Amino acid sequence: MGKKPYYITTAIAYTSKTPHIGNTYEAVLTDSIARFKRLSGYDVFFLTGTDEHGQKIQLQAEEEGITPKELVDKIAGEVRSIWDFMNTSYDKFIRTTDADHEDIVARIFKKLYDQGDIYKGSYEGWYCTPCESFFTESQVIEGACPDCGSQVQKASEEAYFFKLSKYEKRLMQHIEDNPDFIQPESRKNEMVNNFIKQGLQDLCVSRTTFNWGIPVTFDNQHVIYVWIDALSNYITALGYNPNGESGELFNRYWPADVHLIGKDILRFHTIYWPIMLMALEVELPKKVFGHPWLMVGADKMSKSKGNVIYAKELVDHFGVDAVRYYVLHEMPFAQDGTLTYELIIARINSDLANILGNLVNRTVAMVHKYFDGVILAPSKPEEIDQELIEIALALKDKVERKMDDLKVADAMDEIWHLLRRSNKYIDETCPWILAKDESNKERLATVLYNLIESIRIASVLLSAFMPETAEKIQKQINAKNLSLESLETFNGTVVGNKVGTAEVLFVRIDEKKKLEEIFNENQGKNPSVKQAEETLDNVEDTILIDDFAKINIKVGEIVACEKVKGSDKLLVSKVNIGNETRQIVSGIAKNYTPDELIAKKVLVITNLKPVKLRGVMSEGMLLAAADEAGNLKLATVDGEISTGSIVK
RNA sequence: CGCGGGGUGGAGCAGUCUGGAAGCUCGUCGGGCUCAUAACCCGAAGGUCGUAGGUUCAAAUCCUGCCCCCGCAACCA
Repeated sequence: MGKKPYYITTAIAYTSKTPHIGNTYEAVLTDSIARFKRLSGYDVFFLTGTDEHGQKIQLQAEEEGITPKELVDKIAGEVRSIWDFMNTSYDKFIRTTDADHEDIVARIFKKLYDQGDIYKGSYEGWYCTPCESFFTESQVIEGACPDCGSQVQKASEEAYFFKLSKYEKRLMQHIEDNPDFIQPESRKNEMVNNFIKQGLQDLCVSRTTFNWGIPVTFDNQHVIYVWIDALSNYITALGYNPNGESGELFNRYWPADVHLIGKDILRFHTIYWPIMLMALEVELPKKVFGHPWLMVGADKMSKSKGNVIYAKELVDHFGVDAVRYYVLHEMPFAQDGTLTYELIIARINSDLANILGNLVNRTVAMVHKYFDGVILAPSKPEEIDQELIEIALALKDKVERKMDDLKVADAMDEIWHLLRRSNKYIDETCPWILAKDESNKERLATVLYNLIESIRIASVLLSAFMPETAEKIQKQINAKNLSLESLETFNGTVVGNKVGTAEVLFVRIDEKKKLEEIFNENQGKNPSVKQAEETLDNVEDTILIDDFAKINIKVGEIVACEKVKGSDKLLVSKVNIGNETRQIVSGIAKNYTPDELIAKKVLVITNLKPVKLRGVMSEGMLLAAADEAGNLKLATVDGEISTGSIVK
């Protein structure tokens, strides 16, 4: 029981859609740290899981005609299977629909209520009776509902609130006293300046507008809103008990060493969560790290951009460890990383196939060729060996230091530094020349021993990042000593052992061929996943005339137009379409000024479901052509025709 | 004047806090070698460190103005 505990968590994934590679990155990153800490002798507990409540899920389930539970079971299963094939070594996978989690959260809520940190208040706003919705001061347009235009009244709805303000000073103090609490540091400043210093408003922690959530035990109109539910997972997973003795796991592992989360939810983890814990009189986590995002090209991954990449696709093409390598190594510490197929192929070819794979391959091949696969003692050292040995022996400390700072990519660079040096060592010592002269046999054996030993050292450290590859390497060089301590001396390779067969670890990829293959695959992809998003985008898909007939297009005349307040892209126009005048919002402010639009004849889709954009109602859509550079030109008619004419 | 991040050789990044000869990986070009996956090793070219000022003996680094990109927020019907 001498092992030091180490508790690390990911954020729990929201079960409204399948996680993409960006979300998966978080699990892999956390996994590499967890594995490394285990290697370093810590007693690690690695928690991950899914966040499964909320209105969004309830609505989505309704749309799909299934129960929320069915939806959530399906997606949670997918999340788990992705985490599994990515080889993440989590110790527990928590779901916020787990009975014990729900029970503890309900009791946490009750406790906070009983002690006065949660109080019943009311949500004040402007209420529109026909729309049955609330609006904030800024949404309301001149006392009228932004949706339907009718008068709104000041009204309130009851809700429970959590007294954040009460703990504001204590939180500030904690952040000041623990400079490492929020990582990276730039984010810390953001949190402090943006939110805490502005003064914290009490947080609304219950909802009455939906019921897919954990009920408030003493007020069944309400369900507990996401914060208390989701954040608590970090302690409910360990068997925290708000009303008495907590479980053994909690006593052993809490407080968490690191919460690894996306930078977007840093606020919840560095403000709401610590305050919740203070209110519960539970210790705070030691560190919260908001990792950057993985971008596709220059863009954020999003369904509407159609650029979502899933871990599964990448793994099918490149293999698990190549994908793990890429996301772990190509991610800067505090800046968003980039993923493109070109880049991943480039990294695989140079770093994995050339430098790592080829090094192992040529070394093992030489042991076979010159010594029938037997590793002989390094009986004839020379001065030239020293540099290699020094780098190999320094590696463990270097990697450990980088990992302590969570600089995973830098840690991997250190390993590659040794691999590169090993390749160079082969050129320096020219084993093939030594092999020509029987009298150099001992020297040749020494060179090969040094190489095998360097590879062994690299492989042990590599196991945190690329577990399968590390294992393959260790099999090929027949490594027996795999502990971190065995990296402190340069003699962990067992003399007299036979190496395994030389197998190619990473096949070089023909970039052009692979890109074509991927392109073709994406063309033929079953559109079911994207279908909802891409109805209008995909002009190339043929449709029947009936489909076209569903769209009503009329000639309209813009009679008035102005900018939408607070938006730089939107214009709101009044458009006469013959028998009526419609209000239409369009994202064309970058290309047209309101003045030049007046009296313009335009084409209007008239039967589009109305929506509000930036709080302004839009009852149709102006047709416009857009080029790739983002230039827009409105579609119009060729010559005079009366307003309201039907386009067909 | 909503908040934040960024602009460093063709690409991706480090260096900026704690000023002191511009660094890493990839790519390109030239050479070497043949154990190995056309790989590996060596060498070279290539940068006014976004821009204009300021502080300093000295600025990628500190200060000020400006330009551009991205994210958050909002949102492209």
